[in-house]
This record gives sequence, structure tokens and C-alpha cells, in this order.
Amino acid sequence: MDKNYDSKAAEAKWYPIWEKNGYFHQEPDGREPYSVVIPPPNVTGILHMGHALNQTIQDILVRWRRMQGRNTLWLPGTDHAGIATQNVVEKALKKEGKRRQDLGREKFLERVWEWKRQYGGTIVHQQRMLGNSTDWLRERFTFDEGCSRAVAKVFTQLYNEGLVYKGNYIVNWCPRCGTALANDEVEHEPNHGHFWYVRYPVVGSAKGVKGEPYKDYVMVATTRPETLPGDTAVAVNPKDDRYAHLVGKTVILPLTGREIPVISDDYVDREFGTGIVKITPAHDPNDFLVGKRHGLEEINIMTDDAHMNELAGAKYCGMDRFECRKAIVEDLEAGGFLDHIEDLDNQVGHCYRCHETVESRLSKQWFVKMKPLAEPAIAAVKSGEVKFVPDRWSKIYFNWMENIQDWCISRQLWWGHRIPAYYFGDGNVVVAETPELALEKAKAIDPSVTAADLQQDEDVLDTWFSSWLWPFSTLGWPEKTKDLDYYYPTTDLVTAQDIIFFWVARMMMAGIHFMKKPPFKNIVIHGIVRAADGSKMSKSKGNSLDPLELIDQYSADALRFSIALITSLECDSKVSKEKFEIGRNFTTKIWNAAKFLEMQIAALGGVAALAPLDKATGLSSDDRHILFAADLACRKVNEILESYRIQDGALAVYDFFWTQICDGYVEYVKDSPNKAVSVAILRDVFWKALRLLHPYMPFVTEEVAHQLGFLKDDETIMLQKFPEGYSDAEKSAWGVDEATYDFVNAKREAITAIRALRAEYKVPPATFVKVTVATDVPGAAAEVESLKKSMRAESVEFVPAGSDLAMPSKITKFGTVYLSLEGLVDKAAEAKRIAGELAKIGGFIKSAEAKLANENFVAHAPEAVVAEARRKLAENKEKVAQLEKLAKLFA
RNA sequence: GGGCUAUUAGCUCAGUUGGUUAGAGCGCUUCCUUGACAUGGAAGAGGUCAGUGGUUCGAAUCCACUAUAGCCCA
Repeated sequence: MDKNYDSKAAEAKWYPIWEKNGYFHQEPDGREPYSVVIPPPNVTGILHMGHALNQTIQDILVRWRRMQGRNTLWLPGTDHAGIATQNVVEKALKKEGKRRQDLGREKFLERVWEWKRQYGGTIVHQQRMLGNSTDWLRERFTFDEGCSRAVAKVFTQLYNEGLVYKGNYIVNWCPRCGTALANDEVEHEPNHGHFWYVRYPVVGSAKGVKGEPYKDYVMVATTRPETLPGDTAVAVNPKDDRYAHLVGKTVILPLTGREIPVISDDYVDREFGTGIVKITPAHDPNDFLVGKRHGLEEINIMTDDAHMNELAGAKYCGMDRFECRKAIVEDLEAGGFLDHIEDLDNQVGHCYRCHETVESRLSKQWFVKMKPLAEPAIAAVKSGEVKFVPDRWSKIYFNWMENIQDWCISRQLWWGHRIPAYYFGDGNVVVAETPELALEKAKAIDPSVTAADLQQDEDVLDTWFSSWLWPFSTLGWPEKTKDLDYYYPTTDLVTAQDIIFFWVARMMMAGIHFMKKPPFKNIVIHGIVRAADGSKMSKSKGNSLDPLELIDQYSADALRFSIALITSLECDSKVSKEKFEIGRNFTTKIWNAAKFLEMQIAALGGVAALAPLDKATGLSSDDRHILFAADLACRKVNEILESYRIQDGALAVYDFFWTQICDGYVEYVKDSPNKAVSVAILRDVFWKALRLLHPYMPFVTEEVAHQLGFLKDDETIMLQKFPEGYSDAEKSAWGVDEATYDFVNAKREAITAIRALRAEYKVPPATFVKVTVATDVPGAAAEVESLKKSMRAESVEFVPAGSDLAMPSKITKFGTVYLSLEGLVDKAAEAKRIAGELAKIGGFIKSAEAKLANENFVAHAPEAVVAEARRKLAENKEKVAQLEKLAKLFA
């Protein structure tokens, strides 16, 4: 093996081999399936830390299940990201001085597809760098032919069921993207705004002039004065006595002179502002509802790019909305209508794609009726059929599902699934999966209709309208495929909290509605990767880490292992670059330990010289200790991964490999009296450790497994059996039990004690010391050689427990260890040290005695707990007795 | 306004249903380049578990309130 591990070479070598040999791909068979669909990244996207975390978790689970022997599918793909992709191509067009309208719909779409072919593979390529074991043969795209067919079918079916409808409603409108947005595509952000207090004169009252206000008016507080020309009423709360006399009267809308009614509605908050609000049904969702209740006129005063139109009045027509706000405020001021201005912090909606301030706008859009779909989706989680991990996310899910609103699914874009609704004649509409079927339906209404008469809806569907079908459209639905039958429902869905509503909840609804089964059994929600200061990573802030850069610097294995070790499912994680040194250092450690093993095997004359484990006899306590530790680690890791505790699993293998194998057993093997057996054992536990590690660090484990000859050239660690520990028969044959494990731990405690004493007394590292151990622990004396080595002692003598010597000592589970300093003992210092220890133990004894003196404790606590407390107390009392005797020797 | 979460060592985080003298990594201190590894080894310092009150024989863990921080929804 080379002196250093070349991660770049290993990663570049193994991934293509895995992919080419089809290790990621399996076909339906008789085994239990384990299937996962990847949250499809945006096709315009590049790999970020969020993907790295999300996909590392999935790959760990998938590789683990595959090694367990499950038939495993991890299905990759991307989504077509309507707005984002269209924006990218429009930007490129702009450089050529063109708009999409100049090309026309068909040409423009050709351009987008061209772009997709050229650049759409970026993230898919980057995912391979991570080592993802996704089945690339089954890669899908939300806008590919099959997914598009699924979308058309779903839209049609929902329309036929009355769950899709078209209506004139107020929607969130992004004036920059020129399209409607769903409620959850709007991000609300704090804004330092103003409250403008405006006087609306009451009709019939004496009119004033500038500087001499109206004698009778109502005072309206508004945050959006530019919408004033669209007002069609002012409203007060019916319970508000202050204004009861105004209800039914008419007021004059300033600047326009238009007369509008004063109405009463529960929606009005008496405490907010003046308790009187202007009602602008075409420009505010709440006002819209009020308007419907009271039959108010809806006056849309803005264009689709947020400029004022002719209905806003000649003076304002053509102005940008914010420009118009200024102008109207000035005019109100000039006309004596503006009373005063207050500062107000409020929330303003922004487009989640381009961040433009969202406008509420009245327009004709398609909606999905959500309540009927939500009910069974709620029930599936309530009944436990589908579980959230961690469970608390189910509360968030219920909260959203129970207050669900209809979903606006039409988008005024070109890039996306065009709505399969066709118009003809005088307001007729048919909805069908294909133009041909639409024509048939149309002919049923009017036999004279031809294909040329059918006008397809201009709008496309929200990208999420295809993503919500992902778990089954990707498996071939609406065809009845083998894949669909075998892999659906998928087992686990792994995603971050921020798309529970966008995606997870909707997939639940679609899965249940169209497949009659929820799309997955477990929904694993992990945190968000944050910058070191806790802020969100963003390109504009410049605080984001690039996973590809980290891979370049530290290796993919290091990135994966580090991220697994530092993130927990429970909360968001703060990461900084230095964190990835953990994984890199671990990789180095694995490589070096492998080199050691290779050398040991070579020294013995090759693998063939190793004694088979089942015939190994005369195992030492250290041999049995590492076998016990290996057994424990295997059991633990399996159990931990069953409950998705990725972080705990990483810690468990890390500790097993580094502490148990490297710090513990490797040191023993160097001087093992029975090398052939010990190296055989090291080889065995090493191979187990590599397989335990493989889901976390796929590349270095594959490379080392081959270098050490665990695998032939044409084999892969990916498909080896995931270790489960040793059989009871093996363990009993070898004498591997907890008692031996504890015995060696006690021995190591004694070694540490001597090393500590050496350090305290500044014994030079090269100096050999004389050690005495006072102990009754059975088998202790047999460890003399390994103790001599580890303590760097010229001699280790054993005397019966209770033999008090006038030397620096420490009390351990292995016995009391004494370090001979041949008359150089600083008596005062030693007395002080002993006094310190006595004080420490004294505190414990006091509390332990109080505890055991408490009858309630003895009566209520489980027997084992009480027994343990007694044992501890006795042990420490004995320690005190010894320390007191020792103290006398130094007095 | 409604809801969720967090607060444990200088930093980042573990601590599974309440039951040892609360752990890890990084950082820090001291020492060590002996043949796997200085991307390393050995030894060590460092915490009244945010605060207050309660339940309990027993609380970092359960409950209530408070403070601080963050997120989601309206």
C-alpha cells in the first residue's frame, strides 16, 4: 500500500466501476424491497450543502439496506422548475436583445429544451461526486414523457371529479415573473413601512377646502395608499359602537370623487389602526372575501407588471406601483385628506424565486380543491400508517393540513405542462389527456368541431403539480408496471423541513388519491445546514460552503462522514470548513491502520498463514476484548440505523475503529505473544469495521478492502453482507463475554493511572520504571508482559490487595498501582494529592449514603439501581480506607 | 396573533422510555517524532445542564412560568 491515501484517485476509479457494473440497479424479485425516491433537485440548480446532507443520509440508509440484502431502489432525477428555468433562458435571450415573445411559444420551448440538454445535467453529474448509489438507469425528469402523461391524466381525473376548477380569484402575483404563485411560494419578510391616515369625507357633510379639513369624515388607516383608486367600500366592525352610526352611509373616495358605502363586517379588527379599513377587493385577499360577502364591485387598477392602468385614473395610469404610492400620498396631502403618518412594521410577501414584492391580483386561475384530498392524508398519519421521524413534524403537518386552502396551480409561463383544457365555440371547454381525446369530447358537444377549432389553455401547471406525483409517476404510472407494483409504496422519504408543505404533504394527498396507498412509510425530516454563525447559507451573503470544493479539498468520504457526524435529525446544524477535517483525519487513520495490518500479514508470510478463527485457541484477554467490542459495535450500528440515528451510528463506528481497534487492539497486536492468532483477529474485526463504515465512507472502504485482499478484483464491498456480530456459539467458544471486556478495561485503567503518575512526577518518557500492583483481581498477574510494555516498566510486581506501600499510587478497578520513585518521592506533594482525592470521593460518599439512608429510595427504586448504589458506595468506602492508610505513610 | 423548536465544557453537539461521580470532537495546557499514522500518540484542565418554581425516593431528562434565540403559519 502507498504511504498516503489518494482519495481523488480512489473516488475517480470506483464510482464508474460501481455504475458500469450495475451495482446501483436491481430488478423486482422475491425479496423485501427498500425503496427511496430522491427529492428531485431543480434542473437549473447546482449542488449545495443542503443536497450534500440530504443525499448523504439517503445513501447511508440505502447502502446499509442493500448490504443487508434488501432489494434496494434509490431513484434519482430532477424537476423542470418552471419559473427558474424559464428565467435562465429568458436571461440568455435578453443578452441577444430578444424577449420570449419575439421567438413565439414553440421556438422558445425548443430553446429551453436545448438549454436543458446542454446544462441540465450539471447537478446530476455533481451528485455522482458525492458517491450516491442512485439507480441512474431509472433517472427521471418531471417534464419527461412519462411524467407528462401522468400530469395530464391527473389533471383530467381531478377535473372530472370536480376537484379541479377554474375561477376568478385573488391570487399572489409576481409582477417580475408575470405569473400567479401558490400561497406557499410567497415568503413573508419584515418590512419597515408606514400607516397613512386618510380622511374619507362623509357624503352630506359640509365640504372643506385645503387647510380647512372636512367637518365630517371617517379616518382610514392604510399601508397601501396606491390601491386607493380601487376602493369600493370602507368597513367597520359591527360591534364597534364608535362607528355604528356611519354604517349605511356613503363616503367620498378622495382624489376620485367616487362615492362608496360604509359597510360592517366581522373581518375588521377594532383595535388595529382606526378600526375603519378601506376595502379594495381586487387587490387584497381579505378585502376580496369581504367584497364577495357584500357584493362589492372589484376594480382592478393594475397591469400584470404592477403598473397602474386607466382605471386608476388618467393621472396615475402608467405609473409603477411604488411611484404611484408617492404621487397619491402627495396628492392626498395637497388635498387635505392626509391626517398623519405613522411608522409600522409589517410583513410583505416576496416571490420565492425572484424575490420581487408580490402583488395580490384578481385573475382567472385554475385551482385544486384541497379539503377532500387532505382528509385521508391526515388520517394516514394519525393512524400511524405513515410516520414522521422525528415525530414532532406530524404536528406541523396536521396544522397545515387542517387549515388547508385551495391550491392555485396555473402559471402564466411557457415552460411547463400545458393545461389540458381546450376551448371552442362560445365558451365551451373540454378537459382531456390528449388533443385527440379532447376533440372526441368536443365533438360530443358539437359534432361540427374540428381540431383547428380547439384552443388549448395558454397557461402551464405549477411545477409541484408534477412533483407531487413523483413517487409513482417515476415508477411508470399510469401504466401498471412491475416496478410500480414492487417498489410502491416507497419505504423512506428523506427531506428537509422547508418542503413539508410544498412537497411532502402534497405527495401524501396524490399518493392516496391516485394509488390508494400513501407514497411512503416513513418521512424522515432533517435540519438545514447553516453557516457557522447560524445564518442561512446563501450565495449573496457569501457564507455558503461548496460541497464540490470540500470534496476537492477533503474527499467525498470526508464530506460525508463529517456531515453525518455533526448533524442531528433533531435540529439545524452549523457547519464551518474546519469541521470537515474530522472526516479527512479519519480517512487517514483508516489508511494507516490498514497499512499496519498489511505489514503484519506480510510479516507472517501472507494471509494463508493465518489461523482460522474458529480454530483459534488460547485467546488472550485483549483478543477476547476486541472481539467483544466488534460484536457490540455491529449490533449497535444496526440498531441505531433502524431508528435513523445517522449521527449516533457515525459516532459508534468512529469509536469502534479509532478507540477500540487503533488505540486499543493494534497496540496490543504489536507485542502479542500469539501473533498469528492476534493478526487473524485484527484482520477479522478490521473487515467488519470496513463494512460497518461503508455506508458512511464508500470509497476508502472499497479501496482498502481490495488493497487488503478482502475482495477479489471483480467483487465490491457494496454487495457484501453488513456485519451483524458474532454468533453465540462463536462467542462462547472463544470465551468472549462482558467479564473479559470489563477486565481489559480495568487493565487499561491501571495503565492510564501509571502513565498519569509518570506525567505528574515528570518521569522522562524514555525511562523504565518499577511498578507494583496490589490486587486480588483474578488473572491480573497473567497480564504482566502487556503491562510492562504499556507502562514502560522494567518490572511489574504483584502483591496482595491491601499491601500499603509508601509510593505514589492510584486506585483502579484493576487494583492499586504504585509507581516506585526510589526515594525521590515528594512526600508533601503526595499527601496533598491524596487529600484531594479523598475530598472528591468524600463528596460522593456523602450523597450516596444519604441516598441509601432514604427509606423511600430503597423502597421505590428498582432493585438493580439500589444494588448498584450499594456496590458503588462500598467500593468508594474501600477506596477511602486505602487512601487514608496511604495518607499516613506520607504524613 | 397562533404554533413549533432550541438553550449542556471556550466552540459545535451527544445524552434512547427519569436511576453510576453528565460524554464526544475541535480548541486549550504539558509531554512525545519508538517502525501504521504528527491529518498522529500520551496525560490533563474545563460544566451549579438558561433561570425560577413544581412533581418524584431521585430531574439535564417530566410539568408550569420567565428570559433569550431561531423557524413556521396568519
